[in-house]
Amino acid sequence: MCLLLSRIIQANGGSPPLTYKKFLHVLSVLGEPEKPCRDVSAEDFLRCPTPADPELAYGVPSLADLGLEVQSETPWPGGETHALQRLHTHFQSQGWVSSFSKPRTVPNSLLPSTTALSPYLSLGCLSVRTFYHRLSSVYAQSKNHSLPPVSLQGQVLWREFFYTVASATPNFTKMEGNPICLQIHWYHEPESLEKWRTARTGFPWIDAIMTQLRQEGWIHHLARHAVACFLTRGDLWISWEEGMKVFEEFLLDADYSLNAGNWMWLSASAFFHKYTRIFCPVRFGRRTDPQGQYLRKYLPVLKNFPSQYIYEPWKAPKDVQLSAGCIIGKDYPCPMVCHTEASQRNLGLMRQVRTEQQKTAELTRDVTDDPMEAGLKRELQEEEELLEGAEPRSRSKRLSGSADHKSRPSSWTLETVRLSEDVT
DNA sequence: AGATCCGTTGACGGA
DNA sequence: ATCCGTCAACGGATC
Repeated sequence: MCLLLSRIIQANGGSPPLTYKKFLHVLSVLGEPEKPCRDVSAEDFLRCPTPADPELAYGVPSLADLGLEVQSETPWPGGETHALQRLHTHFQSQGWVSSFSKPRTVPNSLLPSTTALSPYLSLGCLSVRTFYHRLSSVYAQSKNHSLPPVSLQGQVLWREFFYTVASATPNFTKMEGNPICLQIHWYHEPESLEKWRTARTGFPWIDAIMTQLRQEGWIHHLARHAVACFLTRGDLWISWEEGMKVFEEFLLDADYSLNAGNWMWLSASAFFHKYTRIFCPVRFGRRTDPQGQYLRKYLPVLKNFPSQYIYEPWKAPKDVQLSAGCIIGKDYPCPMVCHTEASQRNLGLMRQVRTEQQKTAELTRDVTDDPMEAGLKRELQEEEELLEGAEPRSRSKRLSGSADHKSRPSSWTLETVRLSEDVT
């Protein structure tokens, strides 16, 4: 794997490809990944049953020993046997595998609408090569199949994409000192962060997702989008690093590279730039689950609300709240922000950050031409900003001399890395 | 250099 | 239900 990442980077001219398309191009030059040394079948694993008492057999401490609450049921029983069974179940439906298109899967179905193999991949229960080559054999039998980025194969290539970039980017899980990350002066608001973290934002769609995350350790990718956008550029304007840490804590599939990469993506800090596309915490979930079954499952306090109000229960008249047995502001929190106002304000902040970044980039370019003149320009610009009286909190931090992403700092090195060992 | 292309998954309204 | 065009508030990569 390490070898592969460095080969990709080498084939791309010494730096990691920063777009998925470019990444795919490099892969097409390098050819297919190796097969696993032996293709293990589900039957093989049926011959290797788990001992009746694993604790006794392996001396593994129980959850209770570790002081953790024992949950009677988990949707994610561990081990390769379960992983291969899950793989097998999904791959039985050739049509589903071949026509898979990620954006069309549903974030709030009661059972995962995707393979949900990520915990098994990230914990090493399932070999990604096994997955890849099983998939190839299904593709080989079908007349036509979907393609990256939306296809099932595309999903696992996203994983490799983020591994590649992460392996060659300093400070990949941080904003500061991260040359591909937009530098933003996020708000420091621990109380707001805590409301988001503990599913008390007052937006049922957001709180249900955060509840599923905390209870079960897995949420659909689009659900991750919803809560990530809400925390960062959409509503709360809190750093993606904070969200990343919470995901790291609760996600069974938490992965160094993918977690950071996707948080940068969603916060429009890197990879993704159409920051005007903001998820609405009311409408986004309602689109695919108008009855709010998902909300009723994870937020039982709201389960008796009529569908009309369940995504925005604060709009329900008092008598509706009474008969639903849930008073907003008492039994369930009021929305912590006005989404329309917050998202508009944040849109403005984001535009400001990018305008400033451009200015800084121009100045940096000037420095190479004529340092004296550029210095003067910089002074003038700073004066101008002072006169404008920009609100300090909303001003982006200056990139310390490396605003132009093309001119990377000299400390930029290709660490070819033990990362992939950490995460697979 | 400047135009052009295009990107995994928005929201909305209409067919 | 699902598909599609529009909106227009984008930026980077590419030629």
